[in-house]
Amino acid sequence: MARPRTSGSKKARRAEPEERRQAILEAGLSVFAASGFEAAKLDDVADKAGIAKGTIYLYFSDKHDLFEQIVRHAVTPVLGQLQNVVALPDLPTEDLLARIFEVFRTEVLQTDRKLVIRLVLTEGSRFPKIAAFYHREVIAKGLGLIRQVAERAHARGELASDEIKKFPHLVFAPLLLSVIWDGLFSRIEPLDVEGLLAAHRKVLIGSGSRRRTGK
Amino acid sequence: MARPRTSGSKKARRAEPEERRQAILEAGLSVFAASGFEAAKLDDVADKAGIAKGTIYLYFSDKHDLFEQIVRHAVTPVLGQLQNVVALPDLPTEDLLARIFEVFRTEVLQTDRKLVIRLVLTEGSRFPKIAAFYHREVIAKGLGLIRQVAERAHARGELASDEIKKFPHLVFAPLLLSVIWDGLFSRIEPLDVEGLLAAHRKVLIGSGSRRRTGK
Amino acid sequence: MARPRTSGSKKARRAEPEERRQAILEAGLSVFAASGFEAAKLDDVADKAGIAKGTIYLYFSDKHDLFEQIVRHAVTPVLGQLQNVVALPDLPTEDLLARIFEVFRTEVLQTDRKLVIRLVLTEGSRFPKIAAFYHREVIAKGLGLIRQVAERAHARGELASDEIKKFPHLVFAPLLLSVIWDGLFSRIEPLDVEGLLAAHRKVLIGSGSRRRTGK
Amino acid sequence: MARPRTSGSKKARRAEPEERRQAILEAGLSVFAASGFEAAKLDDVADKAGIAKGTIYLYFSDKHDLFEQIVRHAVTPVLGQLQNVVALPDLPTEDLLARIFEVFRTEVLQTDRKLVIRLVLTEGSRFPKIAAFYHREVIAKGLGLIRQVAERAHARGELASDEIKKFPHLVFAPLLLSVIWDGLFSRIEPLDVEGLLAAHRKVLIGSGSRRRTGK
DNA sequence: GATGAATGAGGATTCATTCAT
DNA sequence: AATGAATGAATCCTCATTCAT
Repeated sequence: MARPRTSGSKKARRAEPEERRQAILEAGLSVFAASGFEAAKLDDVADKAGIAKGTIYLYFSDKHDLFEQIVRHAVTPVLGQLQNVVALPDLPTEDLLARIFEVFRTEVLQTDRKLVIRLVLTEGSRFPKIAAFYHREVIAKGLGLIRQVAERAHARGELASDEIKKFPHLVFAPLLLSVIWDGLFSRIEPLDVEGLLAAHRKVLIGSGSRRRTGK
Repeated sequence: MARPRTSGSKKARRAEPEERRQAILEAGLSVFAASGFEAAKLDDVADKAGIAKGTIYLYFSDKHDLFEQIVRHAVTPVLGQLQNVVALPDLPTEDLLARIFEVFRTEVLQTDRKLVIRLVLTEGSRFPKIAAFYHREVIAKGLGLIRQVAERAHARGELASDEIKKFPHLVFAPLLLSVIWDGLFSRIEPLDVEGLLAAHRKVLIGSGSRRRTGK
Repeated sequence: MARPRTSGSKKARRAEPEERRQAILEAGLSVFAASGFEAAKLDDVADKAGIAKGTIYLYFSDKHDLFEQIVRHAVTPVLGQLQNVVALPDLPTEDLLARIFEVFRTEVLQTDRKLVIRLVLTEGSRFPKIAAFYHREVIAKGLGLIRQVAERAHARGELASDEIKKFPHLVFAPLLLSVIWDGLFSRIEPLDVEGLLAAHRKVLIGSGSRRRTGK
Repeated sequence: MARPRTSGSKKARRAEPEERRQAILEAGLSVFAASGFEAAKLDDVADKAGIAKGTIYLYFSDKHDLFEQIVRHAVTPVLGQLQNVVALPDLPTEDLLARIFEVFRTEVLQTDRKLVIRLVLTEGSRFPKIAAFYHREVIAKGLGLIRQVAERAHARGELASDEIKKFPHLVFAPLLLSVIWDGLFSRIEPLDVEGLLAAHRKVLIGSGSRRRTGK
């Protein structure tokens, strides 16, 4: 995605302000995700970002603000990608789902973005603004995307049930479970996410896909 | 009264130790769930339990211990119920799932037990012992239960896919989503959990249950 | 031991709450007076009061509150004394003034009460509530008292000018100056307060007391 | 232009160093007076002076130094004026006092100079050097001036009491009170300073000036 | 056993001061 | 010289934990 570069570049001796902001956001994400909002220490954020404590306050008004910015910052890109995948016209639903799940797996589960989801899950109820923002920008859009897919799939007879149009959540639920499992139980009992999502696809497609996949 | 054990003198004015323990655990659950572990104040727990702050330390060694006991305390009962449901031999899978989901909806989602799940989700990663305990006592058992159901169902041809035997998580995922949605987004966009779970059942059953597609 | 319950009048091991409050107020007065509100450290207050930092917050909600209570605490007693002096019926005005000034000198200037006045002078403009309180409880009453004296004195022809009835401030001004001088310049050039006040009396009485003639 | 001194090149766009110094001193006076030394922020001083924060340190070594310079800067002029007034040989004392008080009222009370007095009052005890400076440059000279007046007046029989020669403070006290009242209580109960000073004059003159007691 | 006053370690935030540009 | 971003020491306040009663 292209963003217009501001500031007449040249060689920047001092870190560009925007770089610093990014560094703080990233450091903050990892610290908040590791400790939760309350237990997170801004000292640790500063250390991790390689700056002094006070510097954080040049970029964010306080701990709350930093938290909100972190969530807002890490949100949009993925949905754009998915939008592109969904826009592919003639992909069979099974393949489409495969691509979507794969994007999720590689672009979310295997990156720091899963930390943002986890942060929203764990802290969202105490940050109504963040919950609302996340619902509006991610959840609603994501479910809309799935609904789109479901409608097209159903029209073609490629889905097990038209219920999914009404409850796209069902498509998303195992993805959510993956994120959570990853954070809580993967060390105790690793989860084969690829397998899980493949199985999920099969269930969703069910007999909708013409071929029978008997075993 | 169950135990005329300790303070048998005069009126049973002083609470039995076990009652106090319970009171603290319940108060703790609601306070921890509302604020998260770090932000929860033992002062509030004490107030809510109707005791003095110091008293907590007569029953629990510290805040961590209280948290762990809270989770341990609120765990077993439901699984027993489900075990009973599953043990019913001749129930069609669709009905069985309906019963299971219903138990979850009424006994978990509509009670404080959902708070425990949320607590494990939000704090579990910082309490490995709790995560392990919960995995062992709830997750593993629950998934085992579902796997049982799936195996039986598949043997009878009542399930869309035998993948579910390998990934019983798929059955559980929407339940998890319900709990999370309830905590984060229900005020923004309420979720029709009954509808969701009904749809989920349909998807799971798929074309598997030919005998009963009437319903 | 340990049977004498809840603070009878017996021997209290632990300091009575009210004693503690007093100790904090006194410590606070000296620290605030020495450093000013902003520069005063609650650590120092705690040290001086012989308690832990946190204890202050059991008695006062925050630094502001402590400051306000300090001023409120040290206010009323003296005015009562002056009221009594003024109530003496037949004292010649000159003697009455002498007694008033003497009370001020010994009960204010030579005690910590002068610190309160100084505190109000130095911080009052940033604490409108305190300024209003002090004006209402001390200034207004004090000026009222002086006006009383002036009216009686004038009726008897014992005052230089009836202007003092309109501006009792004139009687008070040198007292204020004494307090300020004491704080700022006494080490550089000590002020003979007794002499000053004696001279002040003479000026106020002027020829009024000699001739005893109405104008 | 008065001084084509330093940066004579191009347009006089860049402020003369001395102008900057003045600007900082003035800004500092208003900020220090409004907040007190401790609470005053150099950020605010810089903003108000229209310069960058770091620039302050090119002119002053630190916050203390700035404070001292502020007081030193705003001191001398008025006394010169008063000196001139007092030097008028044949003015009756009452008129002389009227002139003096009037200068004080218009040149101090109605200007920022009253801020300096207030600053010395409120912060002086923590800045012994400033207190000493102010005593030497203002107080001592001012009292000396008054003593001069008093001596002359007494020689002419124009004063109520010769005590004033020994305690010229008595003449000054109501002026001090005016400054303080203005800062603390004027919003609660305005003070008629002109009236006060007129009354003060009458008291001071007392029966001394028989010639002019026409009421 | 209970109590709740007292403790003091810990962390968010501010702001005088520095220094690279 | 001037700037203002960066620094980090300093301080208020909170709250888990202790302990005298």
